[in-house]
Amino acid sequence: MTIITIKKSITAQKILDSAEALFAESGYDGVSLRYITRHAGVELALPNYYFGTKLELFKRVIERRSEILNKERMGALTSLENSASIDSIIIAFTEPVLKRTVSGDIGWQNYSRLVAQTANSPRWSREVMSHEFDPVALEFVRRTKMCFPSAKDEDIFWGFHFLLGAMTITFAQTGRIDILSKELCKTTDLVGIHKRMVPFLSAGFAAICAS
Amino acid sequence: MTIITIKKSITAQKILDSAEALFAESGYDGVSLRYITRHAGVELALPNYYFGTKLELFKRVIERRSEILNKERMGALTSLENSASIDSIIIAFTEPVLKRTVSGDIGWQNYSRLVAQTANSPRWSREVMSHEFDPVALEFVRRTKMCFPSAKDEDIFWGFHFLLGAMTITFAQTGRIDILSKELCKTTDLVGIHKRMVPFLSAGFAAICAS
DNA sequence: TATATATTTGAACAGCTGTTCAAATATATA
DNA sequence: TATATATTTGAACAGCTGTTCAAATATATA
Repeated sequence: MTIITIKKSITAQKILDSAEALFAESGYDGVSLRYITRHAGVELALPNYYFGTKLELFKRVIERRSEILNKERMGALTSLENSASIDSIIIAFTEPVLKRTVSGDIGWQNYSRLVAQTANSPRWSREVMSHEFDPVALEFVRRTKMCFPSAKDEDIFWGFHFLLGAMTITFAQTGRIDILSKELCKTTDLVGIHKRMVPFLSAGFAAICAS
Repeated sequence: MTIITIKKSITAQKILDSAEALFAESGYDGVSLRYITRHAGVELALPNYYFGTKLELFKRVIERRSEILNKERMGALTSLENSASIDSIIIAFTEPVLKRTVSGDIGWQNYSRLVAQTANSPRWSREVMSHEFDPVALEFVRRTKMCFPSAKDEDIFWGFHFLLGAMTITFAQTGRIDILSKELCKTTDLVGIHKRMVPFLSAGFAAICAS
């Protein structure tokens, strides 16, 4: 059993897909391995065979797509010109996850919802989220600094924090804003959101970072 | 057993306090009634006696402080002048929870962390959060509309959505930004955050709502 | 085709889960 | 002080939890 075998195993993928969907719906503790394996149509012992413990399965679910996301984000950020605007930096950071969530791919939609929940949980945010997403976050901060040379580092970090909050609640897709706005706004209208999110956040950054 | 008795019962309060702290740490499914009652120093059967099921206990935990919060927020919003600035509207909405979380009251801190997690969970956000917090949210939207008379309703609702995201991640107090910024920013420095959050969000609203 | 390796199966484990209930005790009322 | 009501206790329930393992089966290699 090598890593390559695991990556290619159909059984392992079925387990990851089911775990992703069910964790997104009910959280880590809200789903049992029996539920996941029944949903995937495989035997109870197989998650242990491929991934070890339930915790290791959870981490692998997060990892699987964060690898793809991080590569693309990092590529987009580093290929920006030195004079890149804050708008284009924000887009480089948000576009990779947006376009996948909006594409209708149910796997990516589940993943976005899962990450959104995980980000605000004290149990996971530092151990799992920091570990997976901080390197690319630091590149975002570095680029933003070039945009606002006179800004204090703290201001940029807090700006990133607010950006992360707006992104997180958006990709959580809870449907709360749909109810609040009497269906005027749709959680699933991610393109319409993006059109407003970028100017909103750009203006926010400018307000606290411009001298 | 009347409602007044429940409200005054020391046992009931001990159960609510322990449930609040433990739910905030590990979520609804991550905590058992045995854990809660052991933490509170009471018998296992007592949550059922005072609150019914575990789910009803959870809802009561959320309710207990949202009643206080909503009254104060609603008061602050309705007592604003008609010409109130977006800054003062945002402050009216965020101040009541900020000042309590920052005061060092561990109960309010736990509550903030719990609400932050709950807001991004598909299981709770509509049933619990909408029910508790939407009336005051609509008052916020109404006031903001007066501030930007030419703005479209959608723009204001989305602005509120981004504001909610920034607030939520802030009150979650996960400590992730502390690590990212190498302790330059502190999750617990809520006053410093507020100083940046209000201008950030005000500028964001202006960007998408001003004609 | 014979042998080695990878995968799947089905059952078992010890311990934890929310909920219920009759009996015991404490408190309020007459 | 006697009676009614509120609260607490301790045990039991049926079912679910993650993890493990030997045996059975499928697949790759020589």
